[in-house]
Formats: sequence, C-alpha cells, structure tokens
Amino acid sequence: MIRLLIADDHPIVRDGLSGMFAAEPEFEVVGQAGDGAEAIRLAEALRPDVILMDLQMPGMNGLDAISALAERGVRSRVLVLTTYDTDGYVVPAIEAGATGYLLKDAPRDELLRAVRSAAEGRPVLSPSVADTLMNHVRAPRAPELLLSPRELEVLQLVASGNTNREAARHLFISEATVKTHLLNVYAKLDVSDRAAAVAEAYNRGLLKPS
Amino acid sequence: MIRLLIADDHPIVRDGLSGMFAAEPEFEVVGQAGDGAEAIRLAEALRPDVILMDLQMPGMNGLDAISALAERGVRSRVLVLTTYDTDGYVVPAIEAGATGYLLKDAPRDELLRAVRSAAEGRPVLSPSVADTLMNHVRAPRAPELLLSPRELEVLQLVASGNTNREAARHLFISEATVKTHLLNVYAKLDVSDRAAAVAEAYNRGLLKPS
DNA sequence: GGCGAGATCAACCGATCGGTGGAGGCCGGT
DNA sequence: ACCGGCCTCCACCGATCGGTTGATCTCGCC
Repeated sequence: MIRLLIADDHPIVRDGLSGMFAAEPEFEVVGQAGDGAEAIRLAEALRPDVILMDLQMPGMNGLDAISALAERGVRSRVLVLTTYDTDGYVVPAIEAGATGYLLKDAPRDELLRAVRSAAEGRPVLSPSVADTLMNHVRAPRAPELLLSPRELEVLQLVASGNTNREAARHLFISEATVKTHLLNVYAKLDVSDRAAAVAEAYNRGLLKPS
Repeated sequence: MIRLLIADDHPIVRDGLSGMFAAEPEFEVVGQAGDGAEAIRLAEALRPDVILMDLQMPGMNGLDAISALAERGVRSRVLVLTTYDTDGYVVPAIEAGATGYLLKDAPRDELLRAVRSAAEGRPVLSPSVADTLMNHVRAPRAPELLLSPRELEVLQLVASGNTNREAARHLFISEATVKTHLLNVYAKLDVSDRAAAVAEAYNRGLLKPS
C-alpha cells in the first residue's frame, strides 16, 4: 500500500488525482494540500510515501517546499507534477531533491507507473522532460544556461523598459557595466539583441509573467 | 439531467472533472476530448448541454473551437475552464460565444453552480475574471488592448531577434511600415521600446512560451 | 457615400544600442 | 598560490532604433 499526499492549488486537479488513485487498491491518498506551506505541514504529520507536488502554488511555491522538506528530514519521495517543461524549472527541481518530474499531460497509466517507481526511490522523468534535461547534460552548456544574479537583475530592468543608462542608475553602476552584462546575457541565451533576450528569458522560465 | 462534454488536453484534469460530476446525480458526462478538433466532432455527435472547454490545447485551440461550434449551429453552452485570466484570453473567449469563463483554481462547489447556470444559459464569470473584464469595460481601453494581427506578427518577429529591416523582409513590406506597426504596439502596450513590448506581451498572454 | 481603422510607405533627426578590445579587483575552489 | 567566474569600468564606432510628420489605399460599417 502506497500512501500519497497531493499538493496542487487547483481543487479540480486534486480531485482528479485522488479519484484516480482511489480506484486503485494499491494506493491510498492520505492528504491534500493547496499550497506549499500546507504541503510541508501535512508531509511532516502524515509521512506519506510519495508527494505529488505542483510547482506553481500561491504562497510558498513547490520548489521551496521541496527544499524545506529535505531540510526537515522528511523522507517522502517527491514527484513533481506540473504543466511546464522549461529549463528554468526542471533542473532546479531535481537539484532540490525531487525524485521525479512529470507533465500534467501524461496519460493516467504513465502516472500510476511513475508513482510506483517513485515509491521505490527510482527516479522518474517524462520523455519530454528527459529530452530537456539531456540537452543540458550532454552539452557543456550547463553553466552557460544560467544567468548570474547580476545579469538577471539587468535583464529584468531592460524587460521593464529601462534604457541601459536608466538600468545603470537603478543598480548604482556605470552604463558600461550594464552593457557588459547584457553582452554576456546575449551570449548565454544565444541571441543578439535585448528584445530577443527578453523573449528567450520568458521561454526558459527565467522571467515570469506579472 | 445535465449532459456534459469535457475538452481538456490533460487526462488528469479530464478524470478529475468526470469523477467530480459522476458523483452528482444531476450531471452526466457524455464524452471527453483531448483537443479542439475532437471536441467539435463529439459536440456535433452528442449535442451536450454544456461543454467544459480548456483554451490551450494541441492542434486546434479552444478559442477556434468555440467559433467553429457557433458556425456549425451547435447550441451547446460553452464554459471556458482555464488557468489564465490574462486580458488576451478573456475578451476573445466571450466574443467567440462562451457562456462563461472559470479559472481552474475554483472550488468544486463553485464549479458545480457554474455548470448549472451555464446549462440554463445564464452567463458565469470567476470573480477574478470579472475583475479583469471590468477593468477593460470601465476604461475605454478595450480597443487599445488588442494588437492587430499585423502588429502581432511584427512583434513576434522582433521577439525572435529580428531587426526592423529583417522583419520587413519576412513580411514583404518596407522597414518604414514595420516601424509604424511597432510604434502602434508601443502605444497600445504602454511601453517605449521593443524589449519592454516583448515583456509586456508575455505578461498579457499575447506571446506564449516556446 | 462618408467615416474610421488598418496597412502601407517616405524622409529625417537625435538617442540608443551592439561590438570590440581592453583593464582591474574580489572571491572561492584546486 | 593560482585559476576562473563574476562584477566593475573605459573609449570608440557604425548600425539600429524611437519619434515625428505626413501621405495613400483598402475595407467594412453606418
């Protein structure tokens, strides 16, 4: 019997998952959480075998929740279940300690197999997620794909409509430095101007809507 | 007895919804579709009272599906059920003929009430969606918020890293025209350069990742 | 039949940006 | 102790962009 905790901010998805597992005798859904903080509370109290965790949740997000669980010594396996397969999420989730990463468009039997695997500690990846991950292990781009904190700051200011000079004033640095950071950003994102850099940052999940 | 058709690309969500309605004696789920084309086929064959329709689906998207249904004389009420409440989706969906617009984070009793209302032809809006809508009816910004097809094309090319000249060649128009379109875009999005325009377009859901 | 909106183009200006080729300092890991 | 990554700064250049004004054409709507 595999004991499950479901963490997702959509009641519909929670109901869908618990309904799906209720029909299978080998699973038992022991709790549901609507945000990251609740997920941590319930995980500590219930010690489920597997936690199905969405990444985007109000309040504490899933990524921070995974890290927090590891710190508190909760040994439950975490299976990330989300809509996005962008670079910006997959790698951090694995690093934070997730046992698997599935997309919500997975068919139900794939989901059931994934939970069984996760319960035994075997890592699980959606095919498309595996693709994404491979492309960044195979190529030595791993470091090239992550912007430094400063570079990200500059890019955010540019995305907000600031000129190089304005961004420089916000950060208390010279315009020349801003230009240097941006040139580095262009190289890392493989683009050649600020507009494309902003677009690519959204595509990779480095910048998030609103 | 209210007959339902569920159209969503996530099997989990479909299962969740059909499970939820199966538990209620007054509803009957008569079909499920994984994309827009299938939704249209099933809607024509089954003539359900209400269609729960996701907007982002592979192949034909939900918006086009709603329009297509209206053209074919299918009288089923369409209740849009999606994750996004961005300006870019709400207004077009209503215009296309949706009876209601709900967010997936709605609690289940709100969803049940919404479907009953929709079945009777009464319009339904999530509170946050209503907010979004109000802000664009009250203000005369309504026309200002939508980019013309041509403007959107230009913006997409810019987001892909094209210069004005390159975008002009792609569209077989002059560079001057591209600049004019972009200036219109800046005015509509209330920004002052291409980078900010790209960012704002992502925020409003006018441009979508990958 | 006119009116507005969208799409198209032109010429011109100053401001900004992208690119190059440097340079130095600070920090953490080998 | 050294190397590499990150952050900082400078000067210069041509290319591009943002802004302005004004113009023509087509289409759908009233």
